Amino acid sequence: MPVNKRAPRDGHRGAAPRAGRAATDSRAADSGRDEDPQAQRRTQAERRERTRQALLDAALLQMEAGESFDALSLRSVTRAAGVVPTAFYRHFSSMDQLGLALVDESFRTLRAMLREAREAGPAPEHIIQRSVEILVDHVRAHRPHFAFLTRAQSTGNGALRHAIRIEIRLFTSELATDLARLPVLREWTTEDLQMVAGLLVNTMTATVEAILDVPLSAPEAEAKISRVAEKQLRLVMLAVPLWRSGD
Amino acid sequence: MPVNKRAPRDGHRGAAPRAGRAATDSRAADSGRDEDPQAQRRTQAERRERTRQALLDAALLQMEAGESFDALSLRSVTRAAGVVPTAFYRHFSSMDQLGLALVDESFRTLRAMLREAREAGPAPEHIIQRSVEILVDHVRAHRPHFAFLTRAQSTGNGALRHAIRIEIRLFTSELATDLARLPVLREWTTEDLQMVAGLLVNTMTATVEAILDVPLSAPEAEAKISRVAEKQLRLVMLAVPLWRSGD
DNA sequence: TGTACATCAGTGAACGCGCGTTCACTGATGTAC
DNA sequence: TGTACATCAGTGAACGCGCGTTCACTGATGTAC
Repeated sequence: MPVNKRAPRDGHRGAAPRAGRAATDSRAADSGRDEDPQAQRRTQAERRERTRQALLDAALLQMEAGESFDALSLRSVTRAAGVVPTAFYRHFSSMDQLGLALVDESFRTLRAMLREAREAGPAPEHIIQRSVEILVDHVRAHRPHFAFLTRAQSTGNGALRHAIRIEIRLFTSELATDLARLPVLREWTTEDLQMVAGLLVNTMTATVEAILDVPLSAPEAEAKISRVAEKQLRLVMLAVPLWRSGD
Repeated sequence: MPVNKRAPRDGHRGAAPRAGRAATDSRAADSGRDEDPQAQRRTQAERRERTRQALLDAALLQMEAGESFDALSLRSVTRAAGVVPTAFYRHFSSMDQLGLALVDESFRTLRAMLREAREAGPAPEHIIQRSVEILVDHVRAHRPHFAFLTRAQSTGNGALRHAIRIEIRLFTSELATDLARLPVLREWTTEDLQMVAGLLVNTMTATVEAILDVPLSAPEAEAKISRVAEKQLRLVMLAVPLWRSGD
């Protein structure tokens, strides 16, 4: 059932997956059944975008299954995306470029999460509990993106690794800036703010990895991880008023 | 200059690296020059062990250079070890088995470090500073082992990943047990002890990764990482007396 | 609306290459007498 | 100490396979008139 609705030239291979099909099951927005008139006519640009997304999704899916990024092959990705190997080059000049596109996409997910966390804002009593909840919900909802980021961070291509480290450092700095607004932290040095932000980010990173490690159907294990993460964050924040910054 | 002192059968290829040579430069104990009578006659078992070690070292070297474990090929490892591909099977049945051997070897290094840290023991004022110092020294001295562990932890083969996670969890539990002996922590629940131990281990893990990320010749960057790590650990320990465990 | 041409996403054959693994082998070391 | 045989670490040729990349192509969609 090809995504592109033009008649297949080679009817005898109808069973083969086609572009955008194999890897897009999770994109539920694509509820277009065959009778959907929208689906009957796609612009060229739309079909192009679908194939591109199918390639990205295929790569994500394979990494979620445990492969490391630089063990992915162009051919296996195109195969899973339902497209011939050479079609890959219409979208990316190499697997490395696809990797960078995945970094973009994944961090877009992450930033959406941070926005939500910031807006959830001003209930200082439950801010830690709420933040962990948001984190865990997002990991569950965007498992492939988080799996990709944690895998690619220590895997393969230096440029990929570097791009991810940069983004995480940026994120840490943003958190430090947010923290600087709290009354208790107003007098702290920049280094100490970064230090606390780093500690919090490390804790969240470790929590994400722990959740990804747990089989999908183990809610009680996941709950325990959340509880521990909350305690760790609370413990850190407990120390903050006692810290004499600048010594 | 073959490690095995029997005359090379094929003199015209004398420039090719031989078993145990290419990757053993760091094993300085091998100061045996050609005139060393010890070197002239090795038992078969000794030569076997040398080749095995050359294979392990070649794999470590390639991972330190940035490759992820499951991007290593049997052929590239044997090539770097100065041995023909088929010789590999005299030592390991597959690259996965070699990976598990590297986990063993690397954790032996790590446990040696822990022993040292424990014995450095009873200066409670400077215990954090001393622990970070020991950690950083060991990472510097055994960079390939630490690089392997951090890489392999999120890369490739599920069995490898699992073996490393298990060892780290074990290490965390041991630390929790140590902590339970401290007067302030005597009343804490097991979960809370694990929680604090996890926080400390996360911090040390992140510190190791940060140091591995820094180019080898950047002592001031390394010093900063140490300083931040110390502060993070002190901050955590500062909170401990305030925590009401068991609620 | 209809026609003629341009664009371009995807095709499929072909290539050379490095891979893991098999196999029969060699020859130095080890051991039994 | 000397000889005959066994062991076994390492060799080298060969295999089939999946890989990335090239190339000329096809045919539906887009556009200019």
